[in-house]
Amino acid sequence: MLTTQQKRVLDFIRAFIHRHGHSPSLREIGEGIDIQSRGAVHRHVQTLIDRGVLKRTRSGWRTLELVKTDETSPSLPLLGKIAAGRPIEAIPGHDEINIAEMLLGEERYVLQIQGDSMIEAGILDGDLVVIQHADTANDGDIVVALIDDQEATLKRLFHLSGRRIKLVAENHKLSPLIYPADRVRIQGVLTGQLRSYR
Amino acid sequence: MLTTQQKRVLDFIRAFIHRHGHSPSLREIGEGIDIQSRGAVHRHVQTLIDRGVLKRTRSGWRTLELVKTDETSPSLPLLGKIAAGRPIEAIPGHDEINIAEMLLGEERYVLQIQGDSMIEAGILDGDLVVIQHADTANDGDIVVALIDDQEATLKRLFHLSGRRIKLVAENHKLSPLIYPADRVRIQGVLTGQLRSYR
DNA sequence: TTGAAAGTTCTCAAAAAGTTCACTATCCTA
DNA sequence: TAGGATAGTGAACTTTTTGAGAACTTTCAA
Repeated sequence: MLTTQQKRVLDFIRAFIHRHGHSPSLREIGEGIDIQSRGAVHRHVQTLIDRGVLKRTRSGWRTLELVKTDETSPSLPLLGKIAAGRPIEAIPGHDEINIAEMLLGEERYVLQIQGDSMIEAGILDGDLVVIQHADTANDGDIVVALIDDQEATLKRLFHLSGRRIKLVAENHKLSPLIYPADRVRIQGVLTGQLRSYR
Repeated sequence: MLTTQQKRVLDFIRAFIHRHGHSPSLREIGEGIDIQSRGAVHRHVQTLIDRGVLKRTRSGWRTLELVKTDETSPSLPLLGKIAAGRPIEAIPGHDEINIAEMLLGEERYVLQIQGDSMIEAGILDGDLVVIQHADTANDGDIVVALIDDQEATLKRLFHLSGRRIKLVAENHKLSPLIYPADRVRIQGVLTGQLRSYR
């Protein structure tokens, strides 16, 4: 486990390599994280090498390399945006995306989608959705709703006047359902969705 | 079994490591759960180490590590399937889903989608897609293709006779594109997709 | 071959973190 | 109601980490 400074050094090196394609000099690291002494920087780098996070491929200048991180850190490089007919643009500021952080949280769970009722919201048959447990939700949220304590369903929620609730499927073939509020219990709110191809 | 305070300490440490990538100092733990005395925090931490929930990899600063438990791995409970008009059915055999395992892998990266060209495949503007680096792909795969070494685009791929390649957008407003094979270079294959609502 | 740039090694002092301890308070149970 | 388990405070102490700066060696390219 790294100390704060060690981590700063590592983060700087990672970002530098990503931007410049080669590793920084000790002086550049020092300037980047505000340390005057090359000796101090060197000590940090050496520690990182000892810890196995960095390595020097050969002796020489700018020969630092990141050691491939193990799978315990659930993140992937975020390269940029892609669109039809355009080159990939880098996203400034982000270079790593932590998948766990995006989707995990207290009181969340996963459901697998069956059927096409939310297809126009980009949620397909077989997709997994992450639900945050909740009793209430805002208009427009997609929720897991329990009707008459019997049928659970994933729908977009709207409150109507007269204590009624409208549940809308995202599929133009299905009509919205309207219930008195006391027949509908909200179980959770959609917070994420994922799909695996293969 | 842990006491209330011990659990608070453990939860704090877990959250801290998750956010910062390294363990907190005793002072930071104290600030986090509102204990002034470093000594008291130390006693809690020591107890947790004795219980085997935490360990110190070596002597030094910020060297706390969570001992691997079920809670350490980035997973969520998989409750079951949900459909319009049906109760949630439990999925037999699965009770945990490991998000990291589903999406991570060697030579993968993430792109953010811009535009609606894949909307009918359930890939919306702003979604993140996980791409597996690859030079080749099968018919029907969704790929990142580079056309004339200039334009990167996400499309469904088909090989045609006469060394031609058809790239199909999943949007009926856009027509398929057909290129000679030597103008198209495949950079990767779509292996996952995720979206975060909030 | 030479000199600038980069990396290495060292010592010193200070700051930050971890450890131990005595004292006290609160709650629960026998 | 006594005693134990759990807690918090604050002080003193030890250990680890840190940055500065200087002197040294190595690398690289003109």
